[in-house]
Amino acid sequence: MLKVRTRYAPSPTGFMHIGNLRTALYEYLIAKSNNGDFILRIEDTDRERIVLGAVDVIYKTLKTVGLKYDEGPDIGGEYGPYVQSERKILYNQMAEQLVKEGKAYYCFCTKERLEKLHSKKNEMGETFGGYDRHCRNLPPEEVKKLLTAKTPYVIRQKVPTEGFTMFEDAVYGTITVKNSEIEDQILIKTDGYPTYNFANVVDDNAMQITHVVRGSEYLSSTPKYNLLYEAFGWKKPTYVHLPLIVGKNLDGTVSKLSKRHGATGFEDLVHLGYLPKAIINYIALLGWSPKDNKEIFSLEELVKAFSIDRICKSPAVFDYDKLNWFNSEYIKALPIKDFVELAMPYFKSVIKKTLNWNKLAEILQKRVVTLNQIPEMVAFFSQVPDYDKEIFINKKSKTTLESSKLVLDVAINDLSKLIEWSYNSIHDCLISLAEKMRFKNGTVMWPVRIAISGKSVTPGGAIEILEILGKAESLRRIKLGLEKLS
RNA sequence: GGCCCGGUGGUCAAGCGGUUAAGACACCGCCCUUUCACGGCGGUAACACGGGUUCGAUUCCCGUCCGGGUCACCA
Repeated sequence: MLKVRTRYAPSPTGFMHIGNLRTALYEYLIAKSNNGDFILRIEDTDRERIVLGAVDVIYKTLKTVGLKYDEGPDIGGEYGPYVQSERKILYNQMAEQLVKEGKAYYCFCTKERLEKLHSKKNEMGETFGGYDRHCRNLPPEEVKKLLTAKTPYVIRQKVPTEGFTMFEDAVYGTITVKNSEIEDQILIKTDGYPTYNFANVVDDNAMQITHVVRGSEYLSSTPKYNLLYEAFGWKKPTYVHLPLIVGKNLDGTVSKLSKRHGATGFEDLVHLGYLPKAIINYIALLGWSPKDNKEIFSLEELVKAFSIDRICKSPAVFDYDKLNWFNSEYIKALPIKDFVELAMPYFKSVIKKTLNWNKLAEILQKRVVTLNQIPEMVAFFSQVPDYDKEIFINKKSKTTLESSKLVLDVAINDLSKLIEWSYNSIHDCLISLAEKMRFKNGTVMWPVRIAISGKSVTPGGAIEILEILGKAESLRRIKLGLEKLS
């Protein structure tokens, strides 16, 4: 059997979009679950849209998510070069071959003429039928003349005007399109570069790609590809079209995920505090589901579980709630050492002094959803925020302004007598304080926590915060709280 | 508008002729608890509609409606 080979073929025109990443992921999974090869190819045939540094973003992203490719521009391989601009001659040769065989032709139509063609059709209320094939049957002498006069031209494929083209998609099944719907597509542009469609087919064939995996937005243009394979007499690949990832618009409708929907670039999500592994896990499940109900998957586990036949057809809405859940699960599963390392920059952005970072991380880890919410959660360790004394009142803990005042007063006294400042000693001190005053624990803990944090919601309870804050600072803050109540 | 594809709770989704129509996220409630959270338990909520086929349709076929994609010298 033929070795499975898939390719991720992005164009370096910007940042790594989450939809593209998902395509890359599935390509990787299809290859690896079949012991195949995963190839990276850069499609830079649109010279005007190239963005500097975009290729590095691609390398970097694939690396951080662990999609290791077997062949690619930076690591080479048997089928190189892996950058299309470096294969320019090949496309021209192939196109010329088609011209010689009478399957393609030179077209000298100007852009102006084509534009006029479009607008004219629209005015007449007709459906857009594409290029009118004006140059398809130019007399050979005419072509020669125009060529020697260096008239700019493109090369177009002669597409049959009758009949139909059908193909089998591994996800969507049999798809049939009338050839009359397909225009004579451009193979080589005026600047000598190939169009995406053409370069794609030539390279997929040359690189022996067995599975062409891409978003379902290409579904309707796939017949064009097949016409090319047929013109060359090449073996067609297996097509695997993926359901689109869509986003909710403000008006409630959905459309292809894009910048309109907020952060949808991989980098954006990382900046927002999402873990790459969580992102990968989440998007793996957007359009595919395992046989069992498992949800948490490492990349290795995905490779084991993945199969093309469980890819679904309907588009999936990108849901931050679910991503949040995955992210918090991944954060909780992190070894504390790793979490401290990840959280440190966020700690330091708001806390200038040194604290017991490990202890802080411990109480934080369970409740952080995205890393970028850490600063706001821990800022009070640096400085007590302005707070309203009303938050000392809590029904469930049975606290009032009066009880709080009482408790803080005694707490300062008892706590200041502590010689050892540890979780246990603080715990025992406050619990016995509650017993002594005949209060329930919450009635004591609540006001203490408010005084030392200035917040009604904090990571960790009173004891944990006291311990991290240290004795001196804790007492200072409780005194401040007491003043507020007096 | 033409063509292509899709349509199970708010979201991701299982299901592939007979099920009390899974599970997860979100939401709500209860419990635990020194707060929020975590954890545990429970709950609300879905087969777009109309025709067939069939003893029986969420599952198969057709139509309608709705949604999306695509119609470039962009990929």
